[in-house]
Amino acid sequence: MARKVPLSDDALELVARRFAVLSEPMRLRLIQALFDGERSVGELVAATGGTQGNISRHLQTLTQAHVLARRKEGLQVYYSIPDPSIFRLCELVCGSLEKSLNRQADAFGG
Amino acid sequence: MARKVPLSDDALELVARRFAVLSEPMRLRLIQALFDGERSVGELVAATGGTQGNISRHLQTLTQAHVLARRKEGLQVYYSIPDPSIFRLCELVCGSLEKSLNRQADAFGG
DNA sequence: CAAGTATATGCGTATATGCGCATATATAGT
DNA sequence: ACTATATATGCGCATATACGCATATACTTG
Repeated sequence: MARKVPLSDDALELVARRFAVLSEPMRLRLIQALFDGERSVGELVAATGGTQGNISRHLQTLTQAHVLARRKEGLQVYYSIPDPSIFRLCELVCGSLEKSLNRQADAFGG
Repeated sequence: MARKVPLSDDALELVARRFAVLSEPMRLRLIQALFDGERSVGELVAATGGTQGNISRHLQTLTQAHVLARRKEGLQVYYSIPDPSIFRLCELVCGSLEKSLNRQADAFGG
């Protein structure tokens, strides 16, 4: 199942777009705020400290990319993480970054 | 080891930047071309079909982000993938995308 | 030192996108 | 129907960045 064949141009664009969706700090903060379960827009606004309009847009971006799921209930809209593979993604990147940072720390500290 | 504490703003910026580096199709193509081992800039230009200047810039971006390693030998410069976690990253995203695409295909095909 | 080859970089342009602000839409309560 | 609340969206601005083009730099060879 190892991917030996190069991905097509279309596939590469999709993968790139997926990464692009995750390349904004505010969106990562939203994802982080949803780690424990679904939250309403208002709760996410409060949790992230962003403006309501901006948060709503980011949530739209994440939902269109199928990174988040949307559920409407009365006045509120609840967002959640439907695909747990996001967790592994973040773990991988964080782990890789820790290595880099430790290397940099070594360069400074000894 | 599960990450329960929210990442700091600085950490989020770093993670976001990491994803941003991977959010360009041409850079993904370069990474893909390096799956089998190190290549010179000229080989990568030929493999990807990009212009020399553009490829050189992307390689610089990837190297500064520690996604690629750089080794100079005479006139040529050889690039390679030092951290195999990139492979897992790509596998994760590809797998997640396949699910999405299959779901879309189901919606059309039956 | 001159010419050739491989790679890097300065510059201008076109495009994408994050943000703030105001406003529109949807639903609930009176 | 009117008001209030929660969420979404149109618009403009500022910024980032990918690309092409030309040129600079680094190294090799004669």
